[in-house]
Amino acid sequence: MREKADSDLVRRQNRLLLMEALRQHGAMARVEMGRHTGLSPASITSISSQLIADGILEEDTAPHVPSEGSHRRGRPTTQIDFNPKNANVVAVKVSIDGLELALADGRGAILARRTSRTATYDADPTAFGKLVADEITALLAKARVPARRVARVGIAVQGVADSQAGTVVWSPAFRTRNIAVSSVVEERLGIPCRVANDANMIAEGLIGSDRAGYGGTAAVVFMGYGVGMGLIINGQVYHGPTGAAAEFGHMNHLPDGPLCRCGRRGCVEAYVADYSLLRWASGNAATQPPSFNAIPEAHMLALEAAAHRGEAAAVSAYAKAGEALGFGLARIIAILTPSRIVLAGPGTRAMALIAPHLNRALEAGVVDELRRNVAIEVVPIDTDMIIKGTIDRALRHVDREIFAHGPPLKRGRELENIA
Amino acid sequence: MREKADSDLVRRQNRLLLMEALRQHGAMARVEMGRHTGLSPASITSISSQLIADGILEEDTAPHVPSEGSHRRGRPTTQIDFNPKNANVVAVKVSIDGLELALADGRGAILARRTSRTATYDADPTAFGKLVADEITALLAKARVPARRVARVGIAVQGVADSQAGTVVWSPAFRTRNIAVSSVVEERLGIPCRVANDANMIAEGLIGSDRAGYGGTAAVVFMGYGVGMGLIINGQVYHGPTGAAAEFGHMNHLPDGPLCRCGRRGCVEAYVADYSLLRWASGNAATQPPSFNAIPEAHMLALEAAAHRGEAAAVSAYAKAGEALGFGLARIIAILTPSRIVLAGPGTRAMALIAPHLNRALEAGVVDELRRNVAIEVVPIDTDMIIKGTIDRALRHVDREIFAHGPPLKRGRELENIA
DNA sequence: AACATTTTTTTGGACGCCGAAATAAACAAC
DNA sequence: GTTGTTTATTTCGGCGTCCAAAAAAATGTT
Repeated sequence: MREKADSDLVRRQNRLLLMEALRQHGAMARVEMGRHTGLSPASITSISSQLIADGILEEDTAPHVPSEGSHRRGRPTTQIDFNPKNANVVAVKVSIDGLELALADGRGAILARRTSRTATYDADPTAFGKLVADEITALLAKARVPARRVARVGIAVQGVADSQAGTVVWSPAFRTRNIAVSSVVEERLGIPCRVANDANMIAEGLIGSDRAGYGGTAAVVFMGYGVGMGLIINGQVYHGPTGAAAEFGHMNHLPDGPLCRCGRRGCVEAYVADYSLLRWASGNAATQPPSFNAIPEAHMLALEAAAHRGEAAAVSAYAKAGEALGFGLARIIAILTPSRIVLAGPGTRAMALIAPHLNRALEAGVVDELRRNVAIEVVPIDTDMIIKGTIDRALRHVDREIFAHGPPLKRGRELENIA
Repeated sequence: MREKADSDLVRRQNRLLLMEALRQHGAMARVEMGRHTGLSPASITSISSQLIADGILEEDTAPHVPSEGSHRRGRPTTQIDFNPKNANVVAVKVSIDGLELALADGRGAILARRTSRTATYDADPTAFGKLVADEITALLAKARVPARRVARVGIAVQGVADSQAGTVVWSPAFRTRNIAVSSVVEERLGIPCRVANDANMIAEGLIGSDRAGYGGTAAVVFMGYGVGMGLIINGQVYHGPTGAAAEFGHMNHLPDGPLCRCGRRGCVEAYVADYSLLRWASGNAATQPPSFNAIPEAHMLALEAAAHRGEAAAVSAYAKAGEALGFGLARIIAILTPSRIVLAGPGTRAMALIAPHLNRALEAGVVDELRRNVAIEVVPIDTDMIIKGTIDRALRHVDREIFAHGPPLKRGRELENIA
């Protein structure tokens, strides 16, 4: 209801619809496209042949493999999928102890990876953009893909990212604030680049893999070294005015609570993140500053074991985390009444220790009627979900841009004469 | 990107666009419609003449009034506006001490009003739907408008409304929970009926009157007898999966805080609402149950005066309210990063007393970077805003429904022969 | 080899929008 | 008053998109 509708909008919308179906369900025949999009077979033929002519899609040339239940009569289907060579994308995940990169083709298949260990926290912030650009260059060199074949770079980072400005506003991975990234990468490589919050990318990945399951309003909480949240509102990841939304980890739980890495006191993260759990267990959390170092998984496993053995300090750390998480979620529920809350990340390993306190806090924190309509569940998430989500989002962006300025483009007039 | 696009969608969307412009800016000439919608003059002529033929719009027949700056040459414009007789709507506002009703015509002009004083809190909840239906009947009788001319009833209520189910899930105006309303009204009057939260209706009204100002993401907080919030996300009032969203008043501030009317402890309302301020001032807030009675304005004025005189209990009540409000807003900012937060309602009279504590809490509660991007302002709001917003929303619903099932409808073929 | 079945393409038509030209309804100037 | 000038609105022809129906294609079945 925002935009004026004309034949151009119809064109764009239906093409996107078709490509969206393809992203969602993978290669499919024209008939299936019809089922997914509601378009008539005639239109599907017309649209798909145009997209194939544009090099965006391609027909599966593989000789029809008679799979399992293929005892069907009639003309066999021809599968159609994205042309993998049409557009590549690069995803970069920034963590406290290094960068993780992946190059994907137009279908989202990962072609090459690269990891670099660099302590980002104390490094020169002005050099960070250059570092990312150099790492991408190295990745592309390794995969023998020229930069001009890459349509987009997506960068996922913990903390507050301003995707409009292309900066990392604040992140526990850096001492400094407002670090420019997008502009540097764009200048050096000539590839459009986007910075986003890592938890949002997980949400993006979940939507990408199961649109029906995350169709309405849902919150995805990622617990681990930090606490992140991706918010799905009406089936779309909510990015807020500047792209810096859903900072659940830095939502206050208690005024004058323990110090958080963001510099405030009493944030949810200051109770629930790995470093916070260790800090509680070590005793003097109220005054002790937060740690900015990477925490080996072994430390967390040891803490969990201690809690399971019943050691008071460890047990109480998880109790505090459960309470903070519960009240935090209660507040989210009061405001947004999501129909689903998904807990994920390494922090959920200790769910058995956390759950009772979480539930008690939820009961105390929000009216029954609202609480009863939300399903809270723990979902095991592939560590790679951030990379996958970033790739997914980048590809969908590329899809959208194809038709962004799309005038009817009178290509292929000559072809009509052939017929 | 959800719906398949075809000529029918184009038709619907452009007609809605035109009607939306008309709702927004009032009567206007065809040229202006073109400017607002981006449609060509030719299309505007075609669309508007069809809507006029359908009785949805009408040309202003008034002889062109040469207003102030009308020293323009050229053919004068003909104003077009909604046909006021096309659809009437009824708005009902439920408060603790009675009902307020208004009947509006298709342009949103109020034709008749009615107020009824009934203590709803202890009344028979099963009779409430009937009461509303009877009051509407009386209102219509007074205005001599038959029920079949009313296209929709909107009911605004404090507390949690489930607009899907058409029930008042929980409201401080009632002792009982889950009171069916819509179904009763629909059965008795045969008019589609919708229950909604009152603060959401204020937000709806604000959007209706200034779409540009509330275009992005904003939160509207209504402070008074209770504390409500309307959330505007991407220019639209967020209603959540069931229509029960943005219960800011019942978002927890502090675990184990004072008792709230919702039965929990430590809700924002239990610090900020009128009854809470009085309770703090009276001393033993921690244990004292909340009051469910209507509070005369004089009481609040007296409390404000006491605080301005520097009486410790009163001053501290406003300090507590400011802190709760500040941390509450800080949490909202962390999650949604709205670009605008609007405070409204009688509670804002005491803003001078509240503001310092609110600001201190905001600073303590959320990272600077996020806080700096939000404008917090006090906006004086007409007491009638709830009624107006409810009317507005009802009319927009009606607008949308006109084209909901709209097949091309081949009306007026014969007219072509005349030309 | 003829028929059945399913997918895909072709063909002709409908609908909605647009640009350009025509028409309408004022005001302005002589 | 008559002739322009200006602005608003309508008319007309054309374009692009989709769709339904019919045709063609490609395979299985009898």
